[in-house]
Amino acid sequence: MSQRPTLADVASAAGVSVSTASLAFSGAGPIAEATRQRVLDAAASLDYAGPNPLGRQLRSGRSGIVGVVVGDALRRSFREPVSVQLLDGLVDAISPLGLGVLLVPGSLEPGAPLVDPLVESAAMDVAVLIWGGTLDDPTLQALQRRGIPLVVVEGQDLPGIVTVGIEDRDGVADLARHLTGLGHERIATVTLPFGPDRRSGLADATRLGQITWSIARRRLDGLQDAGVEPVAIYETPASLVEHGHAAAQALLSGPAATRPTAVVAQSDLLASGVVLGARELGLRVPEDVSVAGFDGLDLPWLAPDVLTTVVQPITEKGAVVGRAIEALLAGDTPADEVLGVEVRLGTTTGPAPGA
Amino acid sequence: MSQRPTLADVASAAGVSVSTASLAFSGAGPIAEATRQRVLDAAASLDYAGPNPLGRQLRSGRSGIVGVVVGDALRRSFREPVSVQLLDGLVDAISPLGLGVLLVPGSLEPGAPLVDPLVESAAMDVAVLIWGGTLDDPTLQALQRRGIPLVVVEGQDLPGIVTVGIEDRDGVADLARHLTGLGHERIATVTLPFGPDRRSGLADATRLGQITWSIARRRLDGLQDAGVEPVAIYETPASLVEHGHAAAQALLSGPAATRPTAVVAQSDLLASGVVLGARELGLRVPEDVSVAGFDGLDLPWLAPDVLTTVVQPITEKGAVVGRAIEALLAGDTPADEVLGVEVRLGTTTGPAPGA
DNA sequence: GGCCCAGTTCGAATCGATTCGACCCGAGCG
DNA sequence: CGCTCGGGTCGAATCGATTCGAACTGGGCC
Repeated sequence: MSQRPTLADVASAAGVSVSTASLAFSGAGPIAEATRQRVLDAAASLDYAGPNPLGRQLRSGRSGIVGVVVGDALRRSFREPVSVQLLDGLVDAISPLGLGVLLVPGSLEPGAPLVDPLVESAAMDVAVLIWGGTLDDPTLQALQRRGIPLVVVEGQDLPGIVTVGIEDRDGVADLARHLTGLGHERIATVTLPFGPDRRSGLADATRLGQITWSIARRRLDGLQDAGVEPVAIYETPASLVEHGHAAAQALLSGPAATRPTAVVAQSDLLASGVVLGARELGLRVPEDVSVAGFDGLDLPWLAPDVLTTVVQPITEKGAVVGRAIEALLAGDTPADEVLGVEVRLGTTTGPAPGA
Repeated sequence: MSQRPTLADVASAAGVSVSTASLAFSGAGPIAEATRQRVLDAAASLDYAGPNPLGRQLRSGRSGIVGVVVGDALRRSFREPVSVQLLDGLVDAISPLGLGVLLVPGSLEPGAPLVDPLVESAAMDVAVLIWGGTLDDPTLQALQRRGIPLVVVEGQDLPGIVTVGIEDRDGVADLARHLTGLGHERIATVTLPFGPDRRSGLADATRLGQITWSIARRRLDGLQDAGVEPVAIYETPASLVEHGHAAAQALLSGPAATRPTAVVAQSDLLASGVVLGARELGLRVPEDVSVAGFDGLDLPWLAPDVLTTVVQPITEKGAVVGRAIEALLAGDTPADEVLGVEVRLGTTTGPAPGA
């Protein structure tokens, strides 16, 4: 009798059948109040803390778990604040539904055929890929094979998979128009990684053809939409302050006559690195060079400066994913969603020098 | 036949019994290679992606899930990098064991008797509280009632619960001795929250008696151990850059004769806010005021400055928690662990002015 | 007094796998 | 030639709950 008590133990202690005892806890079905109380008392005296979730799950076929594939995102921890905030919003959104978030490591090594054991065999009712995902991704394939409904955030449209994204292309275009409106003509850009190979440095035409992660592609295309042909494209291996800093060194060291007058970074972390790098080169922001980012984080360490950026509704993204999950579990097939973004003017952009 | 196939379907398709089919997948027990292959082929042709985890879990009594109670930590997302990095280390540590991390929201409101539904009824084999936890915490109590083994990180010692912590008291003491060695005599300190009421401002003796979160207490005591009696204690509502900034305004605005010559912050984020605030007041760091932190994060936005701080092994902490979990699941009762820390000298501390 | 109905309670099947002991069969040995 | 041994397979019980239909109970009504 060292085992934890089961519903059967409680039932016999209360002098009722197992089915009645179950009713007392689940509340599904009619039960006399007196009986219910007797069962609850028996449970209390046995230290029974409620029905074992495993039994319930097997019966219902539902685990109540949403697997979130975090890829490298979590590994880069607070350095990838967008992912973490999304995770936060998602937890908030699905927690009231009684669902929990299970962290699932993504691909172990780039290009490796292996996936984390959890991908193969953890119980989950739905899975979310928060960092995009291409059709040939082994993690995505394994989940599809298991028949687990998927929601992909910030990925390209995939057939038969629900996607949630933002209008980042339009947002960057708006931002670019803001800059051209200020008279900027030599605009450089600092991008997110092109793909799993995560290179760093100036990208030429060949390299531009090798973009596999669509997020970098879309944000580049936004510039084109606004008629901006960047004078330089600097690719970074990750969205980190230090890579933005390095980009600034590479892009802004030349003479004023040819130096870009504005830099558009594809993330706020990169942008803040560019600001710091520019200052270090003795350039004033925004008098000598304007800098803009993407995401809309608050960056207290830039204070009193405020970054000009494209604000995306990260928390709402989590909520939207939550709703998609709810629909999937109800058997519906929710529509893809694309959330709007908004340019927020800060103090890091201004008129082009000499304009 | 619209349902997903079960092991029974595979077995009958392969012309073997269910038990044999189970053997083919689990590898536990003898099975002829030919038979195994036949079962696997049948599975492939039926699109059977492996045994349903729910069935397996019920039978084994194990869910393979570690519940991690994140409290406000995740909510503050990248602003609480220590928690996120710990989470990262923990995922790394237990993923090879085939265990997954389930995020469990902590107390919904301070003082509320309610706990998140997941706390009451999610399947988990072990739970981890990563932000400490006192005996009267409803989340902790609920988990104890369910008979779920607990690991508490950075909490006070609790009877019958495994704790993992660091030598933060000694670390702060070492740091304080470094400062007194440099001739500092007027040392102020900026602390983590005292408790769930999260006040902000200078703390007097009365307030100092109201510390419920032991982490702030221990790090204060470290100063005493080194014989340092702080000239001012500034309490913050959260470990954020902006609160460190505010603390600097409050502590460093006075005349040089009475102004503290050094500030010890209980976290790196607070410390970096102090540095920024000091600079804004026109003070040079470390010539006019020395600043030190705690944690050992890398703060690229302070570059080229490097914070003097007490480095704690965050990732290793995750690994240690992982080992404790492993031991608990094996039925052992692992010992409490206290990890060492190390003072790392940076560029933000120097000789006391005039010394 | 008999019948019917609403309100409760109960038995048994079910979810999908694992596992233990029984059983079968062929090979090796006496 | 018969017996034993052991590898391989199978049946059935089991994990802990939910759920559906059947059965039982007592009260009200004719």
